[in-house]
Amino acid sequence: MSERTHTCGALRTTDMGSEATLMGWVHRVRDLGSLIFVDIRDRYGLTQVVARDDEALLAQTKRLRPEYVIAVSGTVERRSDDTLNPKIETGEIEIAIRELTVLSEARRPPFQIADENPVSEDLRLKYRYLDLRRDRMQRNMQLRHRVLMAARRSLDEQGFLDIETPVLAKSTPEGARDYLVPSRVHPGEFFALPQSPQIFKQILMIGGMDRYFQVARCFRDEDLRSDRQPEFTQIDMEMSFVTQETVFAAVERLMQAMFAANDESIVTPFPRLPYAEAMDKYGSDKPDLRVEMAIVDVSDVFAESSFRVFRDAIAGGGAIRALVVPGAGRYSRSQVDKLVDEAIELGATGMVWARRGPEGDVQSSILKVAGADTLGRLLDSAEAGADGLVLVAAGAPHEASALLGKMRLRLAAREGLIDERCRALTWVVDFPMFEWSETEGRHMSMHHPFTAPRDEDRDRLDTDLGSVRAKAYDLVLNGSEIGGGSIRIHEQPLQRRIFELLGISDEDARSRFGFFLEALEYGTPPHGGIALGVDRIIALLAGEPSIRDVMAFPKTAAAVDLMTGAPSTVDPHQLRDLHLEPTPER
RNA sequence: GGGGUCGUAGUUCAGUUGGUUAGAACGCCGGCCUGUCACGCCGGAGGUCGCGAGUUCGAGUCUCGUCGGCCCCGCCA
Repeated sequence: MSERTHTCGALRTTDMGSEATLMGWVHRVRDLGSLIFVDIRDRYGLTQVVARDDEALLAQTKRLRPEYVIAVSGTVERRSDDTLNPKIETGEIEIAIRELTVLSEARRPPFQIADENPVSEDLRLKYRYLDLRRDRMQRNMQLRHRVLMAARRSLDEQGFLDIETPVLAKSTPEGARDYLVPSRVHPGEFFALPQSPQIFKQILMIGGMDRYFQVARCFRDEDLRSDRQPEFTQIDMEMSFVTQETVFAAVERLMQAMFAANDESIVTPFPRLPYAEAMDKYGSDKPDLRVEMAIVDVSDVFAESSFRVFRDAIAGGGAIRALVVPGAGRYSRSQVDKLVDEAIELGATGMVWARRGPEGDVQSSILKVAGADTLGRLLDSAEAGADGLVLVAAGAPHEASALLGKMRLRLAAREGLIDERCRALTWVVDFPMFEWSETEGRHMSMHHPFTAPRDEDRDRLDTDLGSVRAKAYDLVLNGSEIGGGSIRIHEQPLQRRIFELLGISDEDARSRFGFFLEALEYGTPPHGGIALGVDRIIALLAGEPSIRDVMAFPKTAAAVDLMTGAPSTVDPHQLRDLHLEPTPER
């Protein structure tokens, strides 16, 4: 067998007259009797080859079926002007086959490769090797490669060292459920697959590596979503002797490089939005800022109003918040009522609306009880305009905003206010250090327990935990959290104090990460970093709704690999080696 | 753990108030065709209606259970 001379996307008119050998998959056969066209496909493209004039060759070509792997040799010919195909890169040439070899036959595929029609996802996953041949996955895998290579180049240029950390690791404190790996050598003991290389990267800073990155696989044994898989990839970074601003600058430069790999340019620096403001104005810590539609506080309007429900809510420490939906002022009464139903489905006890009618008159679900004056002031204060619908929610400030935040996302999409090409990148900063956990009955770290508090909030660690802000930040793209990080604690006493506040006992802390506390005592540089969700970023760049479509071998929502059948039962001998016993079937 | 939704030919789907032989398109197989490129034309094969019970004279259709895909809530520092 002769060597491949070109890929299926390579030949041009400049190759005219030369001999070429292509290898690839039979994409499509067009059999015209004594003239047969075959499209041969590989990762690089599609080339039309043609069999004619030779009875034996025609007979052989007739036997080709979709997805056979073939080698064809022949002369590159320029197509006549009336048979050019502008739809493919190689459309000005074709190969007149002299020799055809079937390298491998193929069973009839369970779905058509040469077809962009949708195929159910379970079939795609079971036959992933066939799905990967299709244009969509070819494009996505190539995009993923380009983006990751650009990221590695950018980080290398910025002085980061690519360092690998263990996959067989120690269970991290708090956080998600771990995937555990039993130790054969140490009966009853387990490794944990890392949820992130958090402690290792901080120890690399203590180890003087100054700037570290890793394209790291992370594992979390939690339920899946379209943007969550049990194993996923992060660009994990850590930097020494830096402030938050230095981390931001490095990440912004990195993000620019990654977007450039998809021929997109983005503006830096990214805007910064304090957490509290995000929660108030957008009802979310990951606001989609492709559309403004900010939620406003209108408590003032109702503080003295005749509408008791709102007056009481304010008196009880709550707030009245309003969202203007541009264009929704022309909704029919029943459409507006449906919005109220939607709000109730989202868990609201109710939702009030108001707008101006065609004559400038005030219309509202509470017109009679609140009065036209108050509602007129509401419409002015919220800047509803002529065709804006104002939705109003009452309750605890964050809850009122959270409800309107959900309505904001739905209605912005429904009203076509979101530009799909827009890339809204934002830093959300000043996260709270702690949040109260009802289930645990104690404060938990909002980010993780190694996060440093803001200097000016530090003295409130003793008095008012809930108000302490952290040097923690998230990176948000189009309403999706694509990264999160913080400046870490580099002083051992403070770290010890934080564990104490989190209700982690000295003994507990020592046994779980005493090694880390000890490391902090040997000269720790101030440091901080971030982890970026590679799968999510690439899915957004590719315009894919699920990260599964930018991963070669993802798992289903039930955390199963449909192709390999993992997870599966194992041989009893393996269990015995690992000192495990099967539990009785339930 | 909870909720929603889908499961019919190889694939994507349609299938009316429960009623005779379950359809379409694409694909597949065969035939014809020397300029196609989603080739065209003619013909053909192909179904455990996810699985199991139940209701009924009769179930793709209704009920219950179960399995699987997807989406969401909880969960995910």
